[in-house]
Amino acid sequence: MSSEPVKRARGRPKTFDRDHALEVAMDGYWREGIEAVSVNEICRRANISKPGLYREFGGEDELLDAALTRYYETVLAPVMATLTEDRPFRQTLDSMIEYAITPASPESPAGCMFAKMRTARGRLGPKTGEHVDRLCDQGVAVFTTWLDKCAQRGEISLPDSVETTAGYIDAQLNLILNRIAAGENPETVRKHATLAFRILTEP
Amino acid sequence: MSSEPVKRARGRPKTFDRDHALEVAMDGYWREGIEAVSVNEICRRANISKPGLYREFGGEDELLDAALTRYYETVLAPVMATLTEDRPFRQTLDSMIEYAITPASPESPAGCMFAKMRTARGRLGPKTGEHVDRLCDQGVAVFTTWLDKCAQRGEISLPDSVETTAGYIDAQLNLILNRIAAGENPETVRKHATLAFRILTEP
DNA sequence: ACTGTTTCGTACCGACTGGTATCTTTCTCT
DNA sequence: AGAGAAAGATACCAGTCGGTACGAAACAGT
Repeated sequence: MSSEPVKRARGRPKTFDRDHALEVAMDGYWREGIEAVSVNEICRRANISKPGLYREFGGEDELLDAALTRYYETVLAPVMATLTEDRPFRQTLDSMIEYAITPASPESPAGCMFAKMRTARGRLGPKTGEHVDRLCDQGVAVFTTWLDKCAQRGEISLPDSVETTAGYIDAQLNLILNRIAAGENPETVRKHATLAFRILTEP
Repeated sequence: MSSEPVKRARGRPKTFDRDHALEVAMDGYWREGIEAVSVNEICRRANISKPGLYREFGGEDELLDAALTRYYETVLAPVMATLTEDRPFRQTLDSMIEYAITPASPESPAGCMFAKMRTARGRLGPKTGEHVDRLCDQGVAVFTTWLDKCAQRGEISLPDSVETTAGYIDAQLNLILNRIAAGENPETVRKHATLAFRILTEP
């Protein structure tokens, strides 16, 4: 498709590593929480000048927005995709709980950056805030179709309307993620999760 | 007991209204969240000089601690006391949910200041932090004896150990309070609460 | 070599934070 | 009246925040 336009741009070549900056920002927000990491701190950690970061992203709101986009692509989307794989309900649910409680890899932060953004919703900028809202709606929608399918296959008997049940699952998963992020005992959280989801697996 | 020692203190008479300051602080923390209200802002709202506040409380940590003490005495303790009244389980549970979802009075803030302190636990000072921990333990203990009694009367069949179930109730109530504080639809939250507590009321 | 273009980063901005030094005011006791 | 004690509040501290003005630097085209 492209004729390899190696033609360099006009001015001084860009050295700003957008991906690295985003990586550092996402890691900070994820690990320590949105409000606990400042723009200054991200610049320090990424060894980046502040005007450089502002030139690239525009402001804190846009940086958060970009970090959320990245988080969605690398973490959220793959997990949500497992809900469309038509595996048995229990199996899917159990693996979701397992995934929420156990960090994907030892060095990856506990909890979920998106969940932290939801709890900090009120203090986010307009762009990030609306982005979070959209992802929330999307999440519930995915849960809804998942439940619908499982109910049609007779694997579960919904304790309430599909929408309400989907919202319930969403809220409970969020709770789990935030408790894990807060450093609570994973086994305790798992027990409570089992109790919360029992209404789905026992008629 | 006292011989009415009207004897005034040595220096300039104190005009600092501790109760008013605490009232303003508690209202701010409750309504807007702990991290969203600064010491400066409290001084502004209460029409108080900053050194005055620092002379009275010592620092932000101690102010939060005092606000929590006040919140416990005026809000938390009365609610917890209803758990020792030996009313039917369902009745007690329903009134707790109702109380969590509906503000006590129209002008009182939504949600629960204590719940907000729990979610902000990591960013609290040492005194307030440990105070929160103590109240958490105490809360679970109260839930435990409450469940024990109800189980002995045969009103409920515990879905797990008393401790786990008490912890579960604690976590779910906290979730409800934080969702209400976040401005979520009360009816949605109520439906989800009903689902979460169904395992307690249906065998 | 020069011009125009783009990115670079230092060094700053005003606002705010939690906290205090300091001087004044108002009292009691001698 | 004077001394000592306690509380009053202004005006400040260093540090951080999100954000930017601006000159130096590094390139392409001429």
